[in-house]
Amino acid sequence: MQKKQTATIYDVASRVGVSLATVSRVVNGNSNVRESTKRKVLDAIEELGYHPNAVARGLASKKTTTIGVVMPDVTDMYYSELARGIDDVANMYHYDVLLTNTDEDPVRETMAVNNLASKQVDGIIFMGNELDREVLNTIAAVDAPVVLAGSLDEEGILPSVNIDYVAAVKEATELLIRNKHDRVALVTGPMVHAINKHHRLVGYQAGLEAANIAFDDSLLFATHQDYSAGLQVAEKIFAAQATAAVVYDDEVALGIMNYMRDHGKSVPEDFEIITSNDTKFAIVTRPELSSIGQPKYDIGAVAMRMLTKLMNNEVVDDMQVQLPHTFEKRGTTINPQP
Amino acid sequence: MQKKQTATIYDVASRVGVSLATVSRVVNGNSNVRESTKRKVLDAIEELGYHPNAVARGLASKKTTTIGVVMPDVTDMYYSELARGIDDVANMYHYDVLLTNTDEDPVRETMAVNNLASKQVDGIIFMGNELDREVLNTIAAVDAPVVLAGSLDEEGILPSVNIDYVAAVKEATELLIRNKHDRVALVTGPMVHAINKHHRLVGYQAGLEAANIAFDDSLLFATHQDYSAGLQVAEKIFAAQATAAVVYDDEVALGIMNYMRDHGKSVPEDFEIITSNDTKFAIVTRPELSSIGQPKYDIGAVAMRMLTKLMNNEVVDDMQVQLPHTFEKRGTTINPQP
DNA sequence: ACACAATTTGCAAACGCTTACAATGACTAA
DNA sequence: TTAGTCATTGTAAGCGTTTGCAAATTGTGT
Repeated sequence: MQKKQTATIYDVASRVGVSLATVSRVVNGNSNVRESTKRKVLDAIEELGYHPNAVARGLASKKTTTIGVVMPDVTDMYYSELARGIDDVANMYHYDVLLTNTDEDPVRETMAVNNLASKQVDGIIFMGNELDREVLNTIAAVDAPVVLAGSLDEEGILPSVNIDYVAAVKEATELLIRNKHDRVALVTGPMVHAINKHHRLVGYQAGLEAANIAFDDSLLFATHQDYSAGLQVAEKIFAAQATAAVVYDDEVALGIMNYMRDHGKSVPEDFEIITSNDTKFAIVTRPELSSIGQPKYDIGAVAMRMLTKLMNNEVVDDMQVQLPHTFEKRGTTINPQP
Repeated sequence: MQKKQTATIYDVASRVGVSLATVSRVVNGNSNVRESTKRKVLDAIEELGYHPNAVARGLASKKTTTIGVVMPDVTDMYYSELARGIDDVANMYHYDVLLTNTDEDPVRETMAVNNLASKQVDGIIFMGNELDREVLNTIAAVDAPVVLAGSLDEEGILPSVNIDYVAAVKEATELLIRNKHDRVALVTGPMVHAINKHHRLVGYQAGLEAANIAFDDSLLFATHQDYSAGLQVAEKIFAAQATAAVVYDDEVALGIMNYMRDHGKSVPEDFEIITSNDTKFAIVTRPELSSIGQPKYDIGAVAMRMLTKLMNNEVVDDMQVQLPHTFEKRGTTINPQP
């Protein structure tokens, strides 16, 4: 076919009559090269259609200008919006992104990180609800900076970017309580995940406590992170006679809402819902979902920006960043009582 | 920090007392190495925690086991589901995926392809509605196979995987007509895109023609690909007195549905909708969206599989694959009249 | 015109691995 | 025993860049 043997740096060097080093210098915008030679080299590059071979570059310089992104699933709106933020600032700094889906499987997460390491990525952004000990060890063993985006490690030592989940869930819980609910359900993922146990649950309990409502663990629900899981858990929530719920995932929230409506409850009159991710899902339904507002794109973007600093050995003052969250009042909550 | 100098192939070679070549052979599962030496090498690898450096490997072998994926936006459900299919089979064949978002900007698409080329990817999967001439040239100039997924080039020469858009749209149109609509709108993207002009529109007109309904271009609408665009175009559709619509994107369809309902039309009684992508968006609303069913995951998977063959110089009998589509009858269409 | 300091260049050694090709050794058949 | 085969292993030449260091060139002040 079109098998074109791409020109090498050597070709342009001999074309111009200079050494490899000189060409390399102008290609890298490097220091001092006489203006006239630079121009000649540039011309030759143009004529030969020379494109530096990034692999060779990587070998020689030990920098690949590539970062790895490890995520549960591109198909999950929450994560894909983070990924978009990551990708945009990655491009801004001229990094490429190596993407891996793990479905939150620790084995695959470990493999992914190791794989990225052998590909010599300059840095890694990791997303996922749980940070398995082995995954943590693997990350620690990697010779490249890693930052967590929308994710937390139990000890809170890894660089990370999140919102204040405790505060956000507390506020949501309080809002619902203020609306006269005394049976507010909390729907999250498995309690083995730090983010659920140490953040969402804590926030929920804090909200309860502030209102002097006793914690009742029959109002605690753990689900998968998808629509049908929402449909399923809704039945239990219904049975538990909860009249409102704080939900950790939009698809799950939608499942719950639809179930309730299919079973004669109207939302928000009979059942109020506050979801947490504020993805596109939240605004395409009627009623629209009231949600904790997360700056998802920014979480990804800030995480990536942080990574660039780390890769550059710049000082990063705050290694555990918390971005501000909001509350998006929409149709699944009634107006707060004054 | 933990700056660990990773062991090289040389280290394990000298540890075992064999040559680089031998180690390389066992690492690559290569041909003939005596069982006993293989074992010794494997042990040494284990002890030293040796991981082959993929960059060096790439330089030496001219194969990076990395492919590039160029797509409009990870955040778009349709494309992210394709991406998932791609990623899964890529992993199956031990390829990594370099992901790039282009927002369908030809300039960025061109840059992306060139960039991937200089990173020496072994192949590229390209997604996007339009294939700008320059992008096409760039693709042709790349020394690596490229396959289109869920996308078409005007000439239909590039390897690609799609469904039969003409047939799918025709069927949808016919179904609506059969339901007594004589003013069926077609909502697509810009007509400058081949997929709209040469496929969706053609299918739509074929459907009309089969029912002897004259084509009326005031029933043709071009929009952006997002929810608010749907809300906006809905107003015009309403004004045009259409009573049904075939829509190319789920978010747009949702916008249209919500607008109609907000303006006193009930769906599907007063206005029927058939969308085209059958993403998660289609099933989380009430009513659920009737949709052309596309095997999105499979489109990605098949495209990737095809790419592996191309990268391997295997023969590919069918370079323009059309996967079967279905019709998912849900809540935005009434039961077809017998 | 001369010594000395910049400023530009070139040399050549990595970077870590793959892979022809050559070499060695062991084994087989005659 | 001897040549001929295989199976196994080693040698060394790349792959296309970057980069520390040395060499060459140019400029400056006197």
